[in-house]
Amino acid sequence: MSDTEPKGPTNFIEEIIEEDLRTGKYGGRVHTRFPPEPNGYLHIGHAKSICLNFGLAEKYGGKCNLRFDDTNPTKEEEEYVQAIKEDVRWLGFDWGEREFYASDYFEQLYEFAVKLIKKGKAYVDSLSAEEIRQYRGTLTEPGKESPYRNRSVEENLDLFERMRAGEFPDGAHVLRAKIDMSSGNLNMRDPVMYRILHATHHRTGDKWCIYPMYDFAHGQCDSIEGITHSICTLEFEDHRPLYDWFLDELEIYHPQQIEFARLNLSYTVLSKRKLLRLVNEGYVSGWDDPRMPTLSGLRRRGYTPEAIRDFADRIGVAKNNSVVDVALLEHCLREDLNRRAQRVMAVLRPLKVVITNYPEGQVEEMEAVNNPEDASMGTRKVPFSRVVYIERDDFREDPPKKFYRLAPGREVRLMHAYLITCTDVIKDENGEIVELHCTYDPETRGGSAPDGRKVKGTLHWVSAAHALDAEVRLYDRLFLKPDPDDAPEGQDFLANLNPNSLEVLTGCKVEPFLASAQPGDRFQFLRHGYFCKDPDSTDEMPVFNRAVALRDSWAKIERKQASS
RNA sequence: UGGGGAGUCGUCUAAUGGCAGGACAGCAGACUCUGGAUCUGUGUGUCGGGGUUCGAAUCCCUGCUCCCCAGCCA
Repeated sequence: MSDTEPKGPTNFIEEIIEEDLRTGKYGGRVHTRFPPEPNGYLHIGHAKSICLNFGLAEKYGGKCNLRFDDTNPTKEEEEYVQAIKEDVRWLGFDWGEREFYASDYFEQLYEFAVKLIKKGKAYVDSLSAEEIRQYRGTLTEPGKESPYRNRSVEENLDLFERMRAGEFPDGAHVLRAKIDMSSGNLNMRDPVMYRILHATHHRTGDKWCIYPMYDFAHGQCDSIEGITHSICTLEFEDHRPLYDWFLDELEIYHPQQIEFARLNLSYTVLSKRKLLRLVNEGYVSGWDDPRMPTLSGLRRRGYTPEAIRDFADRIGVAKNNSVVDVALLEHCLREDLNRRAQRVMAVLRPLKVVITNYPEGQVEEMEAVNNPEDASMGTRKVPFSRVVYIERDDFREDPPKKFYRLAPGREVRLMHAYLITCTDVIKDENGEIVELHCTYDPETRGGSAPDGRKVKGTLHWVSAAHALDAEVRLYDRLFLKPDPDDAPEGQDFLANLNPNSLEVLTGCKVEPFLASAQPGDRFQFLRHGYFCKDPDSTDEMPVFNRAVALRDSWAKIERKQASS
């Protein structure tokens, strides 16, 4: 990292902030906020927003609040609040004492509403929901004014007070801003500010039976908290005139709303509605299914917060609608774990190998490096004996071109151990290969030959007598198409689910080192990929999730050979 | 003639009137006790058409395409 390079703005939001800093618009302050609604779990798209908001505060020496946008008691739950806090913390961000809730400000918001009523800028409407919709007009035709629009200030005050007091059933009245029913911007056609909801709120209980709408809450919350830059996604661009209108009419501190493009990821769905369907309809095991793009899913899969933050940095921030290739996310994880993950040998589809000239009963402790990228991680001992398991894929009776691995009569290296040569192939009555006989060269201990001869192939292995059994879960993309919504006429994204997104392997053989692994620990299984120990593990049966596979150039060659 | 926003390699993103650059993906090669990692090489990309200018991705005009908005959701 070079300190001599001037940092400078890296996206349009930083440009705005630096301009504001130059002109002293907010007295040199930068104060952002991350405002989730506690009605679902956070996903990788939220991570982009979290990294942006907290990252900006960090970069400019400001603050970032965590604020729960809890203005709809019918959808929000405490469970989500806890999960969201855990996820933000896990990502590596700290909101200090600044944990706020829109519901903290309900009283203040009520006073703001009263102020607008007194100014003649808000009124109680008694039209039904259906009537309000009709009066709103359409995208191309102006709306018309409600017959209740010109109620007196006194009547509005009285009605609004009685709404709060609980005198009316849900839907009987709403409080609306008096703006312009003919505006081209539908949000300005007398938007609803308050609705009656006789529902128990997860924090305020039954204290309130009227709740503010998002538009009447968000900007005022920003104002109360002294937010300088209120960053949200593109679909709120149309709301900005309303955001500004409320603040101006209320004559209170006025933050600025800035919109950026939300994250879209190939082969992935990120809408709460769709994620909820995947969970509720059982296509995945839960919000934290390792195939889910939720932060809890990614965490269980084996993703690191560092990889996700690096990803957020790399995708940038702009106003273009875009779809980021999920391969970039995978790349970020590989890059992080390559640097940090403990290497270990694991045989996923075992094939027994008897080394016929190795002394029966002998065990040697072979020294293996823990991470060739980081010598400080040291070495470990791996037991070697007469019977070992290798990967079934690492042997071919009739090897194709460019196959460097084991075949009859061929010599390969067992990593960190010996060079072995295949002498016999043992089959069962069905012709199925059940066992290989090999000989080893005692002169090659550690894996290199004193005569300098080279072998093309290096295999991982596990000593049969010392192996631990394990279950391994191989995950693949949840959807078959880059755009899961690209479904045949009359079908939806579920039509594009990948039927092979999870493959469960049992009877896997892993090296004894893994006995001490804890759920959440991540490893590189040599030549396979990065794996994370799953909380489903028991003492008898550890379970490992594949977070991401290693790049596999043999698979690529094989595919090419198959297609030509 | 409803309103708002956006168009740069396959994908994402830089450039702020002065050499269109980076990352991912792909392809080719080198190296390797992980067919990993690493390294090297590799690009017919500025939505179209006009204009201003010595010079335009950038400024002007014009056309086209895409996205968002009609919850008492956020």
